[in-house]
Amino acid sequence: MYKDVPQNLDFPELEKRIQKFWEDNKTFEKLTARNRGSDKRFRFLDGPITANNPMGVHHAWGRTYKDLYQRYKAMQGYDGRYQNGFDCQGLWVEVEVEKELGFKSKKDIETFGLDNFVNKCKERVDKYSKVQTDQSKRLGFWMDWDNSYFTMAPENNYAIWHFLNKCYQNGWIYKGNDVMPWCARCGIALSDMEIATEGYEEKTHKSVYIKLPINGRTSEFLLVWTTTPWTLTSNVAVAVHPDFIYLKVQQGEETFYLAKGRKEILKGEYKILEELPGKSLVGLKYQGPFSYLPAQSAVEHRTVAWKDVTEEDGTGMVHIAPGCGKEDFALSKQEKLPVVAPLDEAGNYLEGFDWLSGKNVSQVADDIIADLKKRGLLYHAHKFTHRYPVCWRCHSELVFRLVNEWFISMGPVYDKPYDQVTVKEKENSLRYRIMDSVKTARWIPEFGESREMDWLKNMNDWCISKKRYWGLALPIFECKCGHFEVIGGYNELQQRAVSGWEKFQGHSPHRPWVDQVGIKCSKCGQETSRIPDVGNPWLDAGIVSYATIVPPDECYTPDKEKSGKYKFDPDRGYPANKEYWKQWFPAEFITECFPGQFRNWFYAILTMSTVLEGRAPFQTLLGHALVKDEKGDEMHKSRGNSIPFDEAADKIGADLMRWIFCRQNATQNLHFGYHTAAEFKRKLLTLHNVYSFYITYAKLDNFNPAGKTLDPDKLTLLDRWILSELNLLIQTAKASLDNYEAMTLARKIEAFVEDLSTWYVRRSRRRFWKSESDSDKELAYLTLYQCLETLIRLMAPVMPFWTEEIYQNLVRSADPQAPESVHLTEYPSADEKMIDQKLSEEMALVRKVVSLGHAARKDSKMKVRQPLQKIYYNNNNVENNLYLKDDEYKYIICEELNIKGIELTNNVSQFINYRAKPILATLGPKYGKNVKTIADLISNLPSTDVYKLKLSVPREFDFQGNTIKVVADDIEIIEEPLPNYMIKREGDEIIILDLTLNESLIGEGLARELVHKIQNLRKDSGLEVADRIEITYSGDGELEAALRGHDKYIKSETLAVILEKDPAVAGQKIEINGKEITISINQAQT
RNA sequence: GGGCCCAUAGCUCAGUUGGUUAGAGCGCGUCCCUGAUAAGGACGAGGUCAGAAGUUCGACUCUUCUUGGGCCCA
Repeated sequence: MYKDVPQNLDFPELEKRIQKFWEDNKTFEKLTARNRGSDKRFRFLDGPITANNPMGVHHAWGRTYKDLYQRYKAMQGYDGRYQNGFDCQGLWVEVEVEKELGFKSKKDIETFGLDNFVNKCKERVDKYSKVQTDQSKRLGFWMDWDNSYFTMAPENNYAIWHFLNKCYQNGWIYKGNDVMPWCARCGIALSDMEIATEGYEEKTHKSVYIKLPINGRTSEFLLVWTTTPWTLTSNVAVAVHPDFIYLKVQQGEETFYLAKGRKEILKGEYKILEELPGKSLVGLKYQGPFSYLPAQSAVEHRTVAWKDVTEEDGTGMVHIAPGCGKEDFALSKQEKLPVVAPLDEAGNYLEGFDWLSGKNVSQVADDIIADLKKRGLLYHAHKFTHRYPVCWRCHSELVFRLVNEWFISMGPVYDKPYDQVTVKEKENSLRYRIMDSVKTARWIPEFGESREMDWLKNMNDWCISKKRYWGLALPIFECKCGHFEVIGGYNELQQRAVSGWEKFQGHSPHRPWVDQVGIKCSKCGQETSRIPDVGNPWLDAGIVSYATIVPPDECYTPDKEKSGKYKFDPDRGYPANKEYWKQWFPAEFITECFPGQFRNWFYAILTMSTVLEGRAPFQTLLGHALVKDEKGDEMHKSRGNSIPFDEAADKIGADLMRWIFCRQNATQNLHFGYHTAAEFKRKLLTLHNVYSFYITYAKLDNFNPAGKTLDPDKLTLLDRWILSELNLLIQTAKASLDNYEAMTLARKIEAFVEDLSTWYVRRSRRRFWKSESDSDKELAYLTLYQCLETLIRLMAPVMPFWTEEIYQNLVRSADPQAPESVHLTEYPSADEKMIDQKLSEEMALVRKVVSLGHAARKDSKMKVRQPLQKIYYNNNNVENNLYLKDDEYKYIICEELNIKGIELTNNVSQFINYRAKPILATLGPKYGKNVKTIADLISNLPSTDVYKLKLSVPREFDFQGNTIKVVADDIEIIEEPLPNYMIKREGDEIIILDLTLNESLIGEGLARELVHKIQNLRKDSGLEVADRIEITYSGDGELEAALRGHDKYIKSETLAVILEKDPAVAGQKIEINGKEITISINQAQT
């Protein structure tokens, strides 16, 4: 039967035991086996976690949701795939491996050997996927851990080839010249998506105002500003706004042009010579700031018109360097400006830049400024702080660089709202088709949809190439003749291969192995090879709703590969064989962290699925916010405020973490920390205590719930009430989880536990204590048992360990026939017959009345131990008054408040003295100097008259021959209870406590005081709760009388077998209300 | 400049068909409690629900604007 409940609720300890229990009993396997083949499927798709580092607590939030909803569905018999995903390829892994190996640049990698390097990357993924697997298990995350998907799997890569091929067929793949944000350290271009998240930091740069001499004029200059002096080497034009007003100003011998709105940047005195419109300045020729550089020799510098010029900063004359800026580049196409691209991959100046050639862009600002100064072109230099893009991996400042990259065209943006775009226009623009997909899904919270739509509208073409090593090998074969082709899969590559196939065969489709394969250009017949670029990693994660949906044992894992259990088969899975895939596509539910994923994973899966199947790959998306530290600051390893997952699991346990995540509003950032965690644990302790209470007494009484059922007709009011609340809770719980609202579930559970503990258990304790085992006691046990048993099933998906711990004792040890694990039970269903809404409302009122009674006692300093004769109750709402007709309600109120009786009253005024306080502010203007006398009259009004005024009956006075009328607005009514009464009200509820005492009440009160003191003596003497005692006493006559008069009561309360006077008693002196008595207690001999 | 979100007690946060008196936890104050006791409980103080206007019989809730904060895009 029942085992004792440990006093301390130690989550980490019990979680380790339960983990072992699950492993020993193969509980998860039993659960999935039970549901396998069910016609109810829960199609969940896991967004891959980057297998690059151990998890932090922030990973546990989303993973808790993933587990929660899968468990909830599993308890209801849904079949599932339970496939976890690892994201494997990409720069983030490379960066870590580079750190491990102490590499500084791409050159180090090439010296090390691509194959060695790529293998190192694979090893890292293998290692951390295992670390994360163990951590996830520790979290209680039930997944098919032997069959996780890895985005580096051949099938994943080839599926992306298929996707890219499809884009190619549609003519969307192109090689672009563009100016891209570029990380000189990593040697890569970054896409828009990547810059966005962590892509900006506050940086301080030297910015300069420079003077550019206008050709053919003497001492006339354009005044130009830039925050990036290195780009001046590539200046080819200056842009002015055609509609702005510009000034021609004179300072000393020199004349400058700048926008009127920016004249405050001028240093020192100046004279305005002329105001002129911007368009009159278009077409001027000027001397470039670095015209002497060979790279600049062919450039004819001129001014151009540009509507994007602003007057927010600078001079309103914008330095244009098409090789160094995105907008500049766009303008250069429009204006047919030459492009000077100064930097190589590592950020060094190319040949043709004279003294700058070979120097790194990060080092040259000061030299450039010095050079400008020497040549008399510097107007002013100053420090300038602004948000500047940085590399999200290595935090190097980015530069903008002209590069060749590969893109997927997203199609045009139409200048009209989404819902006005026509079908025909959508056909010509992929972005609108993705928007169509977005619209078919349910976004939780709803604003997710607007965010995604906004992103899609502003999204540039997707840059899919990276000049790196560890990643998807882009299947683009570009011939010297200019033609390029995109290979759509393994089979196609094999068919097209004219060389190198044997060197590649048997390897994963990664660099350097796949690079060896040559194909014949279908246009010119030359042999061509793959471009060296690898793919954007979001392609890898974006394809998973297609590539990973294969029978679990067929999917790739590093372990299966090593043990020879994995065999690549190009004809398996999507698109070759859609049979299995169709059963699990689209995902019914996905959940990930919101910020960031709109332009990453959500974007990638939507785009790829729209291209492949013309639809969204998911139906419902649940997003959650970020984990911050306790103070709300971002967690950073370097700042020391980030919490590794393992640490949190060891300290507070997985279940507590899960509870914290579940009770959190998903849209709000979560402030995670051990202090707040301790708070939540204390809250959960209430349930632990109720459970412990039940076990303690059930064990004493040898109570076994197995096979017993509740007889609804015999239930007490309180039983019916808590069971009604329980069934209401079940309804809410299911509705919440069906709607992916874990927070509601958690908070309702908290409220129920509160009710159960502070009202049901507290009020029912005596039913458990009494020595006889009658049917009432059994009903109490059964009711409490049902509450607990149901509650843990409701909570099982949220806190799988703890509920299992309770289940094994509470249910399983009593009933060996019960399912082996709480997770193999069914999720509760409400019994609507047990729901009594009216009872629920009435009990709430009873509790309110009790609360008012307590408040009244407190106000009148009348302690609960002193019984009182009567409490009056009034409620203007007749409907609500009904409940007082039920004796059991009356009994509860009286007992809680230690009052002999309760009576309804419909005349509260009989207990109240009303006084009127004149309001001089309104009386003054009416009566002028007489106000004082009138105020006195008002103050002295008798209670009944004031009461009439309160009821808005004006009072008339004769005053110096005139009749004056006092209305309710003229006075403030003060209510005072009559002596011996205390009144309390809240809304409609009013109670009046009759404080009158008589001898019998006082005696009873003393008896209770004495019991209380004797109980304390028991406790101080270290007696067990069930020990019998003998009491002897001697002292004040009144106290002795109270003891004698309540002999039976005192004996039963204190478990005394003897209670007698002994004038010679030697014991504890006790004082009650100033009276003294000496009491001695001894353990009774049995 | 455009988009999205947020603003409720000292702190952290709940509060959906718009409805009487806006809630909880922590903290604070005063107490109670031998039968869950290294627990538990009661009572209390603390709010112009950021501000303004509008819709409405009625607005924390809906609309618009303003202010402050966060995120994204340009």
